[in-house]
Amino acid sequence: MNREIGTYLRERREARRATDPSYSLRQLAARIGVEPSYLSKVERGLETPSEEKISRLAAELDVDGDVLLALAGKVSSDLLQAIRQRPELFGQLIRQLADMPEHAVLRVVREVRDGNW
Amino acid sequence: MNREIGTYLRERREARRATDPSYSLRQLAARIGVEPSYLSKVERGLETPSEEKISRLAAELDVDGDVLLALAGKVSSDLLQAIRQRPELFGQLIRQLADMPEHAVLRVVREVRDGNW
DNA sequence: GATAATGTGTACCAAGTAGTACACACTACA
DNA sequence: TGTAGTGTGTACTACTTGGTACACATTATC
Repeated sequence: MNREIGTYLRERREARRATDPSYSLRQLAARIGVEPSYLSKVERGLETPSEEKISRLAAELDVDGDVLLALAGKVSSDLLQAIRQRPELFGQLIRQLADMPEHAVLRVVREVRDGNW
Repeated sequence: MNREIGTYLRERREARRATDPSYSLRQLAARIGVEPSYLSKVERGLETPSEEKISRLAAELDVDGDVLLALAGKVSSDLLQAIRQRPELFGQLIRQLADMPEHAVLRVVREVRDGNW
């Protein structure tokens, strides 16, 4: 399973490798703390790594952690914790925003960031 | 594990039972589709039910599904799916709101619900 | 042309999840 | 007083998750 994160990881790694030879599968595997054969399977979509390994991969490949987690079908545990703290509030909010167009969601994010709430 | 959802479920069930004898542990277990011994363990915090069983319990006991899931340390799978659709957007938004006071979050929820976004 | 480094195939595994199945003891009540 | 219903203890299990360990064949390097 998880074709998506696999091919994406491989692309990013190969891109890095073009300028930095330390981005071989084996060396990257060593840096994030897994066996080479395991990372190989991950890149071919045969395994899905844990949140911890995904975060390390994101840092190493310089991509957004939430995006990489999403490609693996997961959601960051700190987001989950935040939601569990106020279940009905976040439940409502997310369900409302889920059906809204991209620009609307973006606007909410900005208003919350900039505004004096 | 999961003391919280257990005692909460038992309280709700006993409350219902006061007026409706069909809310015995055994009969409720039968309605939601689990073995009585299993529901017994759930109510005593020795097991954590799946999302599906939790939803059925919520419907049967007339409580909010997201709240019950939160007590079990879980988050509804449709919320997860919505987040995975726009990982960085929802990531930002939730992390921002997580550190804000209750009334601020509530205001955002209302504005989104009522407003013309 | 040996040596090193690379990606992959196969086999295996420990812990966690979400339960079932059944016997047991207690209470209710007709 | 028997029988129906209630909650619980014990044992077991199939499936999933997140990997390790090691051998192997291929490619690059010196």
